[in-house]
Amino acid sequence: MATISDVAQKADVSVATVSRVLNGSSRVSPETALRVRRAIAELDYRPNLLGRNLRRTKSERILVLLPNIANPFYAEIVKGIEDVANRNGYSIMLCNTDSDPEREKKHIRMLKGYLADGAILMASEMTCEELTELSREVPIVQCCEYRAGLTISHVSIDNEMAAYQAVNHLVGLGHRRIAFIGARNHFLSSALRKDGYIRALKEAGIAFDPVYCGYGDYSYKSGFRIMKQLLGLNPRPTAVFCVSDLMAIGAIRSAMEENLRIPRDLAVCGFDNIYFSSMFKPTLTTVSQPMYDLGCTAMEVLINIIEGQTKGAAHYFLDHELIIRESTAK
Amino acid sequence: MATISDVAQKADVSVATVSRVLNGSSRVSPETALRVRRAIAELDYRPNLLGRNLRRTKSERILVLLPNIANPFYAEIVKGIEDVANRNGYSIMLCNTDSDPEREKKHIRMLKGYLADGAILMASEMTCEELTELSREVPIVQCCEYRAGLTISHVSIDNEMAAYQAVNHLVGLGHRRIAFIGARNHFLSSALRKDGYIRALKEAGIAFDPVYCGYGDYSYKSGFRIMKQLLGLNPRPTAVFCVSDLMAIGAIRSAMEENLRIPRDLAVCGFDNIYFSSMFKPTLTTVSQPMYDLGCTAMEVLINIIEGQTKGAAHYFLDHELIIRESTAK
DNA sequence: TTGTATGCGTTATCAG
DNA sequence: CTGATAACGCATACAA
Repeated sequence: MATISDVAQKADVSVATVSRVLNGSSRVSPETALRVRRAIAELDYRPNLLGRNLRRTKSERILVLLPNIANPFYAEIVKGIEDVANRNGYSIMLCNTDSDPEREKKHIRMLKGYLADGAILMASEMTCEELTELSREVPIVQCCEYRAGLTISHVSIDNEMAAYQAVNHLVGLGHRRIAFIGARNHFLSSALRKDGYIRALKEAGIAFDPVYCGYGDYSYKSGFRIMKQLLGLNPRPTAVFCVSDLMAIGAIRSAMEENLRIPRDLAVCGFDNIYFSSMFKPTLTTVSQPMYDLGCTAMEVLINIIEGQTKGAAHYFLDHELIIRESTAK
Repeated sequence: MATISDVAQKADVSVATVSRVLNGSSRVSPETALRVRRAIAELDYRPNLLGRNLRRTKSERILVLLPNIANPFYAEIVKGIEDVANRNGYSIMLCNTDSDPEREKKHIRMLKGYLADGAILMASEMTCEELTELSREVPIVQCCEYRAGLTISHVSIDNEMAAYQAVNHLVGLGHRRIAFIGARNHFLSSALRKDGYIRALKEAGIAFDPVYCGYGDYSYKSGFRIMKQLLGLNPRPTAVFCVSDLMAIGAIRSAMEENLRIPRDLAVCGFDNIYFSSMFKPTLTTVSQPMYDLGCTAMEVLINIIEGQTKGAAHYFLDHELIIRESTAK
């Protein structure tokens, strides 16, 4: 492939001049510029980004790490990230970790290897120490999922409050035996959502009963399986709050298989408001996360860090909204 | 950040020696190797990939271009690509084009700029000329969607046959007024699936009627909207074949809104077999694409091209399967 | 086994 | 306005 010196030779100028017309860094006479441009076109020359980035120590690329590309929740966030990135001259590289620490490390190596100027982490498997260390080497922002107490910027909703409101809604419908399907992981959001669940129960004078709690992995299957177990209890719950829409949909299908009617026999509330949740029948009551805005904000924060506007960590909490649909209708 | 010469200095060796222990390219005495490794650890040195890749003219990275990260169909393919890539020492960078030619071009620039060794294209917006030219500069493979007649390798199912079988299944259930919801785009698969639809009708002695055909963009919304129109026809269709599961689900919801029962009043068949199609009620009859295998095969083919095993284009057709579920039950 | 020196393709500094 | 040249960080051919 053609290099900058091929172009220089063909246009009968120095490589410096070619570089100048390429980057518009300083004035070049119109005639030489034209000659250079013509040579570029003829040779179909494209600058080698490895050379350029090496020299500039800047890639104008952002790494976005997400745990599961199959979860539509992340897709919407990514759109926000991309839009802001593109507006600011950055490209984004999506990397799927599959929640596998090894895969994540491999991608982090790209980041440390200067292939990207910074990263947005959706749900990292790294330890707090690893995260802290990484943040000292390279700009990072946590999006949605985050560790508390770290000096690393993050963007999320108020998970405790969101869960509290969702469960409160169920309480308001008259439910007393409200089950909880959470997530078996180390993420803060999981703990916070459970906290919100417990607080709503407590305020309503309902005793928290761990028997009514199950823990999955956000997937449809886990929601299905856990609901089956919860429905085996006596007395069985009359409502369930799930920390993901996919688990909520699994719970609904599980209950349907037992010939329960939704919401009459079981009220179901999800979390996220993925677009499937309004396609599904019955449509799903859920906590809507502002996914697109979460992505936009995370990217804006990251750009500020990269471009040195920000020092120290900033924490952003965006507004959520409880969307009431058929699965908890009166 | 520490560079290779920092390490060399600290370990009291030359950069060449550091490079050697890094890459195991030739023998280094155990004692010096130890010293070097210790220095690397102490400095937390990570090789700069820009420098390395520039020197090696090899990135061990693959670009994967997909039109829409929100479509779960692609998620499964990506998993196949990733698994094979990882097994062979490659990382993958996912880039979302949003079916926007400009965004796609931007990502292609990374490819041409030596940031990746090759690419898998899921549904490119490039012209045949652009594709052909690109394929001369850099290894690429088309996955699922492809252009015919190009000397560019591709992996897909037999779309015409798959559609034929799906429509044949509807014919076998006694349907005569079978609608078609296709895609309004320039993709070959769209044309082929329509061809299969027409062939099945023809063999059954049913006249093809363009009035029974609508064209969307694979999305739930477009399926919903088009089905509404088709149901306004008199006589209305008794079955519909959709070229994506999301459109099929949209069609079902549309019919439900008109108080039609599925499959009694309207039989619905989708395409792809995304995991959501079995969660939805009624469960969806659909053409299952071997998504994971499509991804694996595409990546294997690409590696062969990159590593020079293959010359010329190869075309792979993987097996599909018609999955019969509730939406077309007797 | 190890070190020296060169070049990968680019940008930026400094002269002219 | 333009050119020569020194880096950027690394890997490798060649010497020692």
